[in-house]
Amino acid sequence: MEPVASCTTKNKNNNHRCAQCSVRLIAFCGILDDSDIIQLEAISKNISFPKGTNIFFQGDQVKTFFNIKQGSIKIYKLSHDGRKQIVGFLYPGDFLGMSDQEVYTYNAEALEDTQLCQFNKIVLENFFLKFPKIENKILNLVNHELAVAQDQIFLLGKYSARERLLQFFLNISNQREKLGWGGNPIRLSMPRSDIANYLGLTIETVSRTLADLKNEQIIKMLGTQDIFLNNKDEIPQYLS
Amino acid sequence: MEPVASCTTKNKNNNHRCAQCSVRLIAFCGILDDSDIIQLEAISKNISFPKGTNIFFQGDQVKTFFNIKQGSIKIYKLSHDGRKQIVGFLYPGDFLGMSDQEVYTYNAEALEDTQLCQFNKIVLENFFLKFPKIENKILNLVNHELAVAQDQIFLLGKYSARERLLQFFLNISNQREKLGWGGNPIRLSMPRSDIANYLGLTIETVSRTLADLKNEQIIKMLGTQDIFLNNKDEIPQYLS
DNA sequence: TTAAAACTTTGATTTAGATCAATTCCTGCT
DNA sequence: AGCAGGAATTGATCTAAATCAAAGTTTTAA
Repeated sequence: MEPVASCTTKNKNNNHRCAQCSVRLIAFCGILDDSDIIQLEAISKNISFPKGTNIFFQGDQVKTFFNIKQGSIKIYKLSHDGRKQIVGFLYPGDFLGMSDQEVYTYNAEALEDTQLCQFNKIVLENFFLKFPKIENKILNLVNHELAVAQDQIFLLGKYSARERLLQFFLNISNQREKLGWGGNPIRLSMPRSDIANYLGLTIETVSRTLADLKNEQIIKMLGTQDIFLNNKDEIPQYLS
Repeated sequence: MEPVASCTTKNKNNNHRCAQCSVRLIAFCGILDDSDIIQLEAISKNISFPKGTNIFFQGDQVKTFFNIKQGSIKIYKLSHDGRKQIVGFLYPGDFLGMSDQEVYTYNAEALEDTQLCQFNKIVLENFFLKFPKIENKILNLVNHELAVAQDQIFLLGKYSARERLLQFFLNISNQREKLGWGGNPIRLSMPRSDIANYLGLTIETVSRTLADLKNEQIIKMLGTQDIFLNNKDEIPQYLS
């Protein structure tokens, strides 16, 4: 197993950063106690991606895994003829970069200035042998991603435009609560075009449906990015 | 960890059945060598489900995991108002029953008479501690399921009815080849209503689109269940 | 500060696939 | 063999969302 120098570099300005990390409770590293996490820190590295930059591309060799510390990311697939489909949005605490192949099966791009914790694939896989709990925790996370993807299949197969948007808002709200942030209002960190693409709709339909939801007092918009759910508890009824 | 008697029962009529099992090469158990697989055999049990029977329900406590040995299964979710969405079809070698929660997040039903290999959840999880390679192999399988789900999201978000059907046929063909069976013709083990539901279409659209594909000589139908892909290599072009 | 570019909204029209409605075709069963 | 009853096909019509089109609005950067 070849060591990869750049990825075993410790960030000298932030000793014990893992112990105090804001996403530790929800990310895979949360399974390690304070004494063990120092060893994980030694094989991890901080890295930033400005808004709009690509973290990796579909087809690239998988050499690195990431934990999201701050910001948000879209992952999307391209077909041969250039059609694009966003298959997920990822948030702090999410694990990024695993694949069932030797190459990444989707593109990853920062939606806002984003901070990641980076691991060399081989080094982290060797670490699994020492701390099998980590691999088990990652299996949990991947099972969760699969459940989220299956929910999205339901949404695309059976929900109307209005239901898709409301479900999307609930998902973001719940995601925020999981991170210990307020679940209302929510901030849309992606443009309308990404929302439309993710939900299998067009920009125009998203815009019109938002206008309807505003008229019916189901949501309030604060600018174009922030949405207040007027009665979050009643939204599941609209999803019937 | 409570032992569950029924699931530690060895099938007396089939000693060394694991060593000779037809799906061993692709299922998670394939990671074990002949001497170790005997131990897995000791905690596994054969079980059959006739066509149309439920293997488990959404919301049931997860007590059992399964390997599919023979047959095929549909997994589907129900919304509160009774809408149904098939989120996947599973085939021999697939691992069934893992969840990110304490309960199953979908229903599983046999599409034809189906043979499964059953494991008690707790017993198998303890087995992981002894053979961490198994957990790693299952992580691979779950990552593959996730990749398949993301492909389905692309299909539902971007493909036309015709493209959905052609992609579906290619998927079945490739699945069959993976099992060492012929990739052409293929057999549709599910009714039109399940195909339509899975692809986010109606029965009528599936039927009409099949008629078009027949007229254009892209496929030939042998009865209602068997389909010959006239030129499998050229089908990816229709997916553009 | 202003102009350009990018993003968002709103309106008019079109359309792929859904829905409604008959047949027709299997397949198992007596 | 005949005959139910589900499964599949085919036809007519409708509709939710797409597409085409034109303003507004916000952001960026000079």
